[in-house]
Amino acid sequence: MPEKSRAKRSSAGPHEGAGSTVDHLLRTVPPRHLDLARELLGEISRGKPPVGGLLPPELEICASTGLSRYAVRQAVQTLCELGVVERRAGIGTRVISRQPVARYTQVMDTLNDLTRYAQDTLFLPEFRRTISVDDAPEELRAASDLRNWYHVHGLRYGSDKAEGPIALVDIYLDAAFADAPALQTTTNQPVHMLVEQHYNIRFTRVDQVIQGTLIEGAAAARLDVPPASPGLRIIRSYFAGNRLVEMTVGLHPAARFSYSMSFELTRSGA
Amino acid sequence: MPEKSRAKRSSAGPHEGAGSTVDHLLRTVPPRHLDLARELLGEISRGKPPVGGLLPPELEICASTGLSRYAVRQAVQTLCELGVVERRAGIGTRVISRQPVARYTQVMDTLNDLTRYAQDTLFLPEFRRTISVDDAPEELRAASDLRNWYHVHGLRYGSDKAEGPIALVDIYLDAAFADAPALQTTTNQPVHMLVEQHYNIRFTRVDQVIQGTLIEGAAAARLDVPPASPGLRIIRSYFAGNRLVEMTVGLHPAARFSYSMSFELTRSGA
DNA sequence: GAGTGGTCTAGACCACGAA
DNA sequence: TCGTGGTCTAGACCACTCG
Repeated sequence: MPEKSRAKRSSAGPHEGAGSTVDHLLRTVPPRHLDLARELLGEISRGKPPVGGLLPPELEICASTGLSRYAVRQAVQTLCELGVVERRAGIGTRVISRQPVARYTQVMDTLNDLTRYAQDTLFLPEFRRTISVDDAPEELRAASDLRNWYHVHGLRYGSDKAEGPIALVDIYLDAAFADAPALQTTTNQPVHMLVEQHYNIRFTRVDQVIQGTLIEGAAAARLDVPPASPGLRIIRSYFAGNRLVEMTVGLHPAARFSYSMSFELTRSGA
Repeated sequence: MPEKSRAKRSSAGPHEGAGSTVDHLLRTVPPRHLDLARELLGEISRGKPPVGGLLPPELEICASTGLSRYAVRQAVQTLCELGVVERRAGIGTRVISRQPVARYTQVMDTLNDLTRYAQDTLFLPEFRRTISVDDAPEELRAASDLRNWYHVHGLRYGSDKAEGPIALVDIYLDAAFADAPALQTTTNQPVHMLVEQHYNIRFTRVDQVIQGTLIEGAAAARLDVPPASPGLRIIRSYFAGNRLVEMTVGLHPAARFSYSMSFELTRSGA
């Protein structure tokens, strides 16, 4: 069947444009490509075609829907952006998920958010040294088999230093990436950015784990909180390719620090 | 000048397609729309047009580059996806950033991540009731002036129930969105998805705050941990438009729950 | 060689926003 | 009313993959 019936919109002829002459009298209808996207999405969610299977070729969808290839491609692109299908020239359009993925995106910016609290805060290093992996925290030992790590330890303060430190920070850096000159001086640049710039590498993945914890003993004293105070432990792992290059561990008193983030609906709507 | 010179590719005439007859003998050249996107990106990064300013109209870019509107729109769409410009029908294409933003994207999935622990976990509601805002937590009172909220309280268990609950959960729902039938039954669907489906709305923003906390008294007993145990308190606020529609508060024992996430370098590179 | 998605053109009507 | 971006058509050549 070359033409689907469509409420509130007459069927389209050659060069007729998006809507008929009566559209504006009734109600705006969604664009045809979104209708098609929804229809395809519905079918995929019901397993037709299944994950791993191919959508019909674009020209076939054109024929079955009566739409031009442009409109069909827009619909397929929507599914692509939703992470539901994947297009390959010469192969076809493959279903990779039955449900949309990545509907929300964390509002993030290299400078502000991965190290969001680095804005208006001050990191004061206390010592730097090269250590053996045996002296590193278990998270690091578990994630890498490198022997030598460069360790920077310090305190981070918020904008009002009188309120006390907001974190006890340990930075572990793959020793091969530890001879950047800037690492030797106090800086308010996040270490991972210095490393990226000096070695001209890109971190392709950052993992982050947030744990609740008690702040005890020496750490409590350093952070100026009573022993057994609640806190957050945040471990970040920076990967370049599949190689773990940097790990940071922050211990934050709950009274002075909370971790907040915001997610927005991914643009492109659909 | 209606035509830009282009190394390795002859100028295009009507209906000539993407490349000349000699392209395949030399080397594949990037598509014209990517060239244009790069060019525009470079100009924007040099402040032309400045942030807040408008790009030339599409037809003007067509004229100055000799490309069709389709190719120009592809280029502008690329800038759009990079978060550099914003298109508004009737207005134009506005520059919103000199540099691509959102270099990293949280790997996220409606089903898995915003409620990531909802996978393989079970939420057991204990009671539901309508409350006055005065009985709601301070975060809710501070964020909304609505009077009535629908409150669901329960426990969430991990895949191994014998290990004890992984969260004490309170869900507060704008009473106007609380009469979806599915809310009255036990379900493993996250509440925010039920609300979206039943009322056909989309949450456009989700804010999340993570705090370290101590688990005391009755909560400790319910979660089966000793008093003064460390934990995480996670508050999520779901907005549809600018209206706060749902807030959830989870209290997680540190021994059984940590919050982990992964960020990946945004695809599309450019 | 045949078929797929990727790119591109020329031309058209529409909804929206501002003057 | 006019110009913007949004949608759409018909037709074309290309690069890629596979048999």
